[in-house]
Amino acid sequence: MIQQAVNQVLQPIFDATFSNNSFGFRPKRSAHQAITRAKTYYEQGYKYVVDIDMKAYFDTVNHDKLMYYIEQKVQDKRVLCLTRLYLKSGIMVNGLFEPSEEGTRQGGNLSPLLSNIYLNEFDKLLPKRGYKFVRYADDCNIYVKSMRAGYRVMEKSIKFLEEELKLTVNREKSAVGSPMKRKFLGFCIMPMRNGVKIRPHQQAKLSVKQKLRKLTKRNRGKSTEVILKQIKQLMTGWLNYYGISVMKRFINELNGWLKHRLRQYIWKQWKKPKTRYRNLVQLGIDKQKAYEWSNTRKGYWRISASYILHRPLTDKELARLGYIDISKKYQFVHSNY
DNA sequence: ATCTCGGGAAC
RNA sequence: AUUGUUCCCGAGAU
Repeated sequence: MIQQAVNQVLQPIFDATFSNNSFGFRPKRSAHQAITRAKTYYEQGYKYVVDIDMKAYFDTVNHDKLMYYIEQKVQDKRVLCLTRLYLKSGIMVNGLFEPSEEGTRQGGNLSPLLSNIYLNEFDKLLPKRGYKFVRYADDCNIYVKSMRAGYRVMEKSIKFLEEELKLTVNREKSAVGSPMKRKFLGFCIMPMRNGVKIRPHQQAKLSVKQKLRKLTKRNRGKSTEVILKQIKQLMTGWLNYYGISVMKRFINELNGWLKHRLRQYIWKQWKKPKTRYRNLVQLGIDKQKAYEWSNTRKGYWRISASYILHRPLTDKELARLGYIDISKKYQFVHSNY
């Protein structure tokens, strides 16, 4: 509550001083802008990335250094006091409340801003050395033209971060590599025939598929209507974020797979042969065939794969039930970029 | 233009 | 699992 007030005071003061290449936790700045900046670097020939990740970032910020940076810009004693109080207020460890000499409370209102104030020192250093970089919170990417340059830059950066800022770099997660392979904000960068493009990282693709799979599990006693609504809001949100990327093939595959799963789900909901029969007839199947199909013993998946369900449950029928065609939605969203 | 709630995403 | 900042979408209120 009181932290929010402090945040509102500090935010505008410090945000003005932050680097143009820092995008995390800042007003009017999004992950899209960050990945777009990275893409620009790639287009300019910086085809290797030094990806530096801080270990337990929020826990390792040095209080005295941080307060020093704040004192440079803020004179108000009350604000300084409150900030120090906030820093001292402790972090949660294994559910226990521990007072802390280091670190800022995870999930605290001030933490994101404080992390930016702290890492702003790193942001100031990088351009001095002529490095192209993008930072989003503790995820810092420096773009260089060769692997060799990359290793050199990484070494120097780690040295600065650990010796000057007293942070711990996560060496497992940090690496020099190609932006084609490495994940940044859920995306990766890919040169194509018609230019450099942004794509969702493999992990992002897998995780959305997993979420859809969970939503369409047959176990849950939800109505088709509810399921379709949930799919709609999940995919609307997901495409709002990932729609910036080029992924026509993936989307088409996902769409086909999902419709397949939905038909299976609906068929399963018509539990008894009687309901199946009634629904099939209602959807315009002649009585003879409806009777045969409704008594079939094949597994649900095979049934929905077969033309049995495609005939009555056409794409049009799915749409009528509330299914949002992912391919069309993607094309629509993506056309804005 | 502000705000609440619901959802998606980054960290 | 929960919290936080920011961005985006939807619904609603003034």
